Amino acid sequence: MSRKKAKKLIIKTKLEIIPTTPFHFDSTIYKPGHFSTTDTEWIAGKRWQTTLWQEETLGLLFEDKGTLMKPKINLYVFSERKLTKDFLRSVRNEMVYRFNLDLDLKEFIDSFKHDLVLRACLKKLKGMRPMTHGSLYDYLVIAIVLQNAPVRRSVSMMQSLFENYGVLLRYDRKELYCMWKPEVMANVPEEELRKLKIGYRAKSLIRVSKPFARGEINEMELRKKSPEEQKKILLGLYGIGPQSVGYIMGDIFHHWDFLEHISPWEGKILSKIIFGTKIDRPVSEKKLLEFFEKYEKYKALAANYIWEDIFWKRKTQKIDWLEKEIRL
DNA sequence: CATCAGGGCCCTG
DNA sequence: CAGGGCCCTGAT
Repeated sequence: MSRKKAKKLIIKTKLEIIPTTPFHFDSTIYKPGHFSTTDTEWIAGKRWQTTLWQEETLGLLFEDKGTLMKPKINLYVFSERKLTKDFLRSVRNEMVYRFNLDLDLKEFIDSFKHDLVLRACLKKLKGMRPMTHGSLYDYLVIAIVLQNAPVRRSVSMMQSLFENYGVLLRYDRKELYCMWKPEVMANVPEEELRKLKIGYRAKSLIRVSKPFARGEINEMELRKKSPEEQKKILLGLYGIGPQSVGYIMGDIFHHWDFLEHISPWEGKILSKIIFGTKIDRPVSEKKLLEFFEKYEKYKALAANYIWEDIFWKRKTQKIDWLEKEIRL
């Protein structure tokens, strides 16, 4: 696949964000458990991330300029043309939402800082927020390429989708792909996608893109609806089932208590960490869900802290049993 | 070489 | 509500 010519984003604007405290920059801004894609790059203290926001292809750079208790982020917005104040404000607000920079963690931390399981996680990751860098549509695309595939294959599917339908951006001496507009994907013939080795997911990708292309799903409106309504609408999308919805309810809609389902591969890992079971002898899903009951309205947030903790650990030390489970 | 499961979901009976 | 089939890939 030949590389596209990159679109240059020559206008650079600096915005400032003061997150709520405590704020842990790196564990919020970067998730080692997520598979890596070419729309983003991370080094300690910095994350580059492209985004399609209100039809505008943007390059973002988040820079850590603060501390745990005195946090500050410089958010640089790179664009092709000059942006209005209102537009920039909307970008800022959206990033505060997506990265949960206004989340109040105090109650959660106070309630569980002595919890046997969470104690260690909080010690290291206190101030971390769950985060998803992109829109609901971005997330649905990722959810679809994840399905029934080893991580490695998901990565290559995502890459060929970017190469064929994404927009290559050049900013801050980086070249990164940006998400395509839903209307692009909505009109791709299924055969064309299948040639990219997307497999049967091609149908889901196209069908999920259509209501977004037609403006029938408005993410901002959806955020205001009840969890029940959100769930119903998501499950109505072809190719989106309970597992994907479980992720979306937390990551996109910020329901920290939504934990209805733990998939087998996740169950194996959590069971080992929480109950010390052998990796191939996990406790039942039911027992895991019962365990998380004690975290009440923070069930999903607690699971997220445990999850991120193990993947951060994996970055610095080798965890043999985990390597086998992830199967890169 | 064949077989199989993998970070699910849809459809059928 | 259980179970087969689905694209493709790399592991066995």
